[in-house]
Amino acid sequence: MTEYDPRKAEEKWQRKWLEDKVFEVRADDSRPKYFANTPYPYVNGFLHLGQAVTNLHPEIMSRYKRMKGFNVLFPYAFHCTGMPIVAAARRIKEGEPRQIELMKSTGIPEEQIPLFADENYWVKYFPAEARKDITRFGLCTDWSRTFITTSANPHYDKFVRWQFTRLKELGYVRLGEHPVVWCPKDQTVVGDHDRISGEGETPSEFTLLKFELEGKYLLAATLRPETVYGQTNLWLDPEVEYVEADVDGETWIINEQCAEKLKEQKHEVNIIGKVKGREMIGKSVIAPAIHRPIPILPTRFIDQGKGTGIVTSVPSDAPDDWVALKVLQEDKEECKKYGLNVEELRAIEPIPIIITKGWGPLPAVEIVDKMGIKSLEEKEKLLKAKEDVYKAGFYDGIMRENCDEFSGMPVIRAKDVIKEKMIEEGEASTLYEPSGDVVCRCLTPSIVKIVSDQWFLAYGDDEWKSQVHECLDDMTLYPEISRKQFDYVIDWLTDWACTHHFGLGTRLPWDEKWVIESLSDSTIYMAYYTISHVLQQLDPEKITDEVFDFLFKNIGTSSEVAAKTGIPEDALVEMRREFEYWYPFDLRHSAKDLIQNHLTFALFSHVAIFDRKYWPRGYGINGYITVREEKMSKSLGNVRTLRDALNQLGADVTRITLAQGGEGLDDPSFDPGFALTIGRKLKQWYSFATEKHETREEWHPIDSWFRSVMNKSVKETEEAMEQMNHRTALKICYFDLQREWQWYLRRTSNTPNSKLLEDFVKTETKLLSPFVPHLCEEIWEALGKEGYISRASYPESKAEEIDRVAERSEEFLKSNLEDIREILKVTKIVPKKIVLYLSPDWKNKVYLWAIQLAKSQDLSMKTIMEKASADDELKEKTKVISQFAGKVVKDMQRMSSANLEKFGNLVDEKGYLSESVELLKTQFSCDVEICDAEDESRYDPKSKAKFAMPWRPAIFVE
RNA sequence: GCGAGGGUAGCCAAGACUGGUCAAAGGCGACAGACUCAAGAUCUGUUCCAGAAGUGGUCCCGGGGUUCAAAUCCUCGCCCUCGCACCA
Repeated sequence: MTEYDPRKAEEKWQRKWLEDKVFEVRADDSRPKYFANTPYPYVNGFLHLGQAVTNLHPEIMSRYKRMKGFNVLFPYAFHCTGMPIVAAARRIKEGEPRQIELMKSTGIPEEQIPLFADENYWVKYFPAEARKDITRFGLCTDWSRTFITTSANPHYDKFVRWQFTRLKELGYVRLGEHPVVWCPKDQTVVGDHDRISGEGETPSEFTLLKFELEGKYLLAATLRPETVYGQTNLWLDPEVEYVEADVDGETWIINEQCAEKLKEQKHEVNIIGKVKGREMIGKSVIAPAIHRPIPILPTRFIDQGKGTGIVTSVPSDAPDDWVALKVLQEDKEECKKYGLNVEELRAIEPIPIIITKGWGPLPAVEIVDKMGIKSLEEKEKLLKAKEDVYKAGFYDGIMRENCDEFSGMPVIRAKDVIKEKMIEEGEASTLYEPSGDVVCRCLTPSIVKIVSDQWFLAYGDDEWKSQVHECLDDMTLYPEISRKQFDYVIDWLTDWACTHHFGLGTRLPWDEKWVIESLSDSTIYMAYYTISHVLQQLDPEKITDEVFDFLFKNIGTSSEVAAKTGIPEDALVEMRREFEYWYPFDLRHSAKDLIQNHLTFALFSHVAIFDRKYWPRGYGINGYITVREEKMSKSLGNVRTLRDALNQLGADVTRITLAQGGEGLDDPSFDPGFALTIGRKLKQWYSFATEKHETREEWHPIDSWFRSVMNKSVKETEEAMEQMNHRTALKICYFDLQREWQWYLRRTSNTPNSKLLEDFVKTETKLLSPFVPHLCEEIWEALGKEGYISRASYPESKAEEIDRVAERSEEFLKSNLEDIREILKVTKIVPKKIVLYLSPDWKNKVYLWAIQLAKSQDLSMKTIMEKASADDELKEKTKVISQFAGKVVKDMQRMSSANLEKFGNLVDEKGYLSESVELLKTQFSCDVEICDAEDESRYDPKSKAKFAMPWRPAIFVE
């Protein structure tokens, strides 16, 4: 017996596939094509299991389709565009310990780490490493078409430039304004990867309220403009020196930081003076919207880093304001210090403005009481209180009768309308702040800048959207259930900022100071795969827009373009042929996080640039991988690389473990325990498939049964494969079919029919080969088969070999076994003798009548007894018949039509059981007798025989 | 809050669209038996409760409903996951 060595076999077949160019494919009009692909990975590290599982599904599909006779293209490339690599390289250069530690932990030798200070090194290193891993994973990749992105690949660079030029001509690339998180010191955008803290924070919009004071305005920032109707006072920090600034022609009083921010947000700002907070305490200002005078009161709890340093006070709905007010009202000394009139101050009461289900008129007062908050020092409690009140008020609240024309309006709507109105009337403005504190790598707190010459892809364009919907409507989605999500995203998308100042990538053709952003340069590159093997060999200088116009839009002729560009005409013809043959792609498969950006962006670009016949045909989606029930993520520190898995388990085991981890949108789980078991089972399959077995030539009824089961299995596997339900497919073609085979072996006393054995080994190996191709190639070779199993034809289910009678008969036998076992278990009898009494003919007759009647919905005691008394043979026994019929009628009434069909076809119970009596004897190690229930000579000491009925012989055990 | 997907036995997970052989597939784990000097592997069986006869009881997040019949359909509620973007 030869032991299967996965390591050796996997290397061997990967080498042979490469040498024989098994997966290197070219256009071939004599064969139907299938083009599958998967988003190229971003190469700032080694591939992890999440990417592996995402790549594996289209890989399995590709192998399956190849066996179904398709010419299959499954290419692979690498994404280098964007900021993370640049940022990481910079960190290495600066010797940042965290980054260096990260590199070490992924397995980069320490002495090599300095090389990564150069961003170009990443772009060389990781694609090469990823390619090794992908090859070792056994993917059927056509490497002749691989490439990297960015200007480091001048050919691809030309392609992206063409794409953007065309999009701009179509009017889909537009100039606009856009708020970004910005470092005032570095004067740059602060991307997530450039932050010390504040990852994920984005610009959010505050309303700036104007409070008039002697012809000048004090400005207060708020996120809840709708609460202006509840304003009772204004808060100032007496110790802070505010500035007077000329802003767009008005005089504003704000803090200095705010003045700086406003300068970046399209305001004309000139500081003209300073004013101490203390000087303004006690004065009255006219509040916006309500146009009432309210007093300026002191507090020390204003975060000067946010907003203007001045805060409006709404004690009814803002817990902070209520607590601050209460504290001040009770602090006589503080009042004295600022010369405040205590009586007037104490007269200030919160004003109810929002009606919220489940809350009283003053939610802030209510929650502060409930939580027992006494001071502004209790920051955590206040935060929670604020959150609760805000959530309830914002989503469920309705504006009270004292809110002008907004009375009765839901808060969720009123917020925007009130804001708009105040801005319109010159009572308010806007200010952007990061949604949370963001600190740039240079340690400067970030602000928000409004960039005004930002380029956008106009994904908000309604006409464009409707075309994308049309495209989606014609696509196949795996699983179909993801369609709603796509439709939602298409509608929800707005214009996308598609250029950046920094990062790797392609420069915007008409404005070279911009680099095309990384999600925007990767929307139609699947078309690039069709031509890259030829294009990448050309002189990039010669690749002009006309070339792509010709290849993808069929503009001009090959000779014209050749003459104009100096590119050999046959290369152009070849590329055009490849594109026409392969495009559109049939399947693009990705994890679900790309639904709301990349996958949908790709649809937009396709409908804009390509003719309808080249629009995408199919998308596949999978969930996020979990390892031991934990979501795999950097923050959990449980990221497993593909390389580790391959080293530990080998390719086939990694593949099958991932494939059976889950399907559809569910998060697949990587189960190391399963990996261990399946590894042994696969070796066993190799041994079984390649060893000699004792067989026989003659054909037995049980052979028909297994052949039938196998055919059904092939059919069902195929159905699951077509739906990309790989887990289901594996269950059917491997776990279930193997179990059936075990049963078959028992039924044949380990002597299978030789032809059937051969057929089973061949079929099972083929069915498994998309999942574990190396093992299957090795078996294929050991069996002496020609060529590669990767190119062999998929098994076909033969309708004429499906034998329902054989299957029903075997089921009948199995149910007898189960019944006997059950009896033995309950009675704890160790059997010496088992007797099976078969249903008499008259019961069969009545049973079948009942089924007929049930099918025609006409079954009742009455109808069935009428039939019995009309029957010559049965009319004598109406008494026993009525007893039996009572039970039958009850059973049948709750039978599904499928079961009526199934049980309506009786099998030859006696014949089948008699043939199988040896099995029963060995199974229970005792004597087994089969007789007719009404045979006079039967052995029936406990009078069990009378319980016999069709499908359920009576059983006696002693 | 909005959008999407979910909640099934010790765990993972089918079933739900199309109600009925559904006490509910399969995998993992656990237990028992066979094989073995032994362990492992493998094979066989058991794995909601009760049971000396193939049965009965309870059951699919919780409440209510429709139906001869509900894990499945309707309704109300609770809970979980993901997304809500300017970027990989």
